[in-house]
Amino acid sequence: MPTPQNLTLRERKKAESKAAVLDVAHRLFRADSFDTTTLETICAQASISKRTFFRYFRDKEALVFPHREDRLEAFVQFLSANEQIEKPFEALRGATRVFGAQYHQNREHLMTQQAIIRSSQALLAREREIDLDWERAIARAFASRAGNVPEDDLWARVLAGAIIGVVRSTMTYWFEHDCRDDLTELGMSALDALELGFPSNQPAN
Amino acid sequence: MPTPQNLTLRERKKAESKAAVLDVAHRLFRADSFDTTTLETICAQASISKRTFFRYFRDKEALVFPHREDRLEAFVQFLSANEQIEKPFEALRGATRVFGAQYHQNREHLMTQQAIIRSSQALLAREREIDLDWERAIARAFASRAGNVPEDDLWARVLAGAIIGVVRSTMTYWFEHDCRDDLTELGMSALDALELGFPSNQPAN
DNA sequence: GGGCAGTTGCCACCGAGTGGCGGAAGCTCC
DNA sequence: GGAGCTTCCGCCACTCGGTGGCAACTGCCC
Repeated sequence: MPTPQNLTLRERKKAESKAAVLDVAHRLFRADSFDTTTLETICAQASISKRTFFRYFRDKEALVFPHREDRLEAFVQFLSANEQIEKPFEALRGATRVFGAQYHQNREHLMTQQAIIRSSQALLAREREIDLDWERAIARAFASRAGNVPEDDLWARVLAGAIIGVVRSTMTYWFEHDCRDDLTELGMSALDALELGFPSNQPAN
Repeated sequence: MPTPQNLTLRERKKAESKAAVLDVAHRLFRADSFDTTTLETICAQASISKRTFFRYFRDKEALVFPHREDRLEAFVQFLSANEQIEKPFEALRGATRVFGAQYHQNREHLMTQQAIIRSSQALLAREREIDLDWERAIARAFASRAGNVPEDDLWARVLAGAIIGVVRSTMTYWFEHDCRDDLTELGMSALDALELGFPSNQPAN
């Protein structure tokens, strides 16, 4: 990550300091664990005060999901950019290809991140909170396709719930099996199941 | 809730005290809110020490989900009692009928409880944590039907994720529309969608 | 009634997170 | 290159949820 140019000295220092905190924190989380690593330790090693920490990050958990807003925004962008695609499922397949490829590339980093997340109930809860944001984004996108008010579009909401449900369980499976499978392929068959129906007799594995 | 008999004085006192805490807490949560009500206030009004509170409840959130373990166990019981039903979806429809009826009966209480839950991020997170327990129970049940190791049965896990996804979004919709709809009916059509597939063109609503 | 075991209350403590304030940066205009 | 303004940072004190330890009490059982 190159340091961005054209910033005032203040902004540069801030960005560097923030990056240092993230760096220190992830090192400590891997060495010890999320729950046992205190903010005081992180702040001491990153040479900032605890008070300043909370001016940079909204809470301790934000250290583990640093690009939460950006990723959601990118996804929303993707959905609205593909609104002209007739079938919603085709748009989802497109998203699966894009994100599947991204995750495949970053799988090394994702695995260590996931190890941290899995070690803490609080982080798992936060991950599901993020999923909920995505679910709402999907429901909104589908409702607006149909010209409906998102809150009242039961169909869009249920489908969005199902999608996030299969995506999260697929990803968890993928992580627990050390990212060995082809994530895009897994995602595609999950979407197939949603579109065509889960056969009553599951295939042997 | 009648006080159970055949308990020692000690056990009776404990049960009464615990019930009193729950009672006080819910009154305070409704009057003010979950987040702004401190444990000190609850404990003071229930005449116990904060230390004793944590011997009765694992944490503050447990006050809102007092029968968490019981409900999960009842559900697991239901699943294993219906294991001989050939089609997994038929077992789920049975569960939907049972729980749908229960929820319909208790909807007054559920609505006030849901109002409390929705007012707090922490409680919403806890609710999703409980969903995850149910999801795992479903995945285990389906895997064991197929004679598979639960962790490796991708199919069972993805289906379980989809089920919890539609159930949670259906329930949220139901609550947000003041429990006016027939929950069992909503649940049935969600299961239909999962079994037969989500049509690519959603119906108007 | 007396000894034992379980339970309670109290106190001191930890870690996350917040409010307030004085002081030290960086920025700007001359 | 300063003077003055603004913004940011560090520090302190505090709240609240949650835990450990220990002394005292209360019900239980013989």
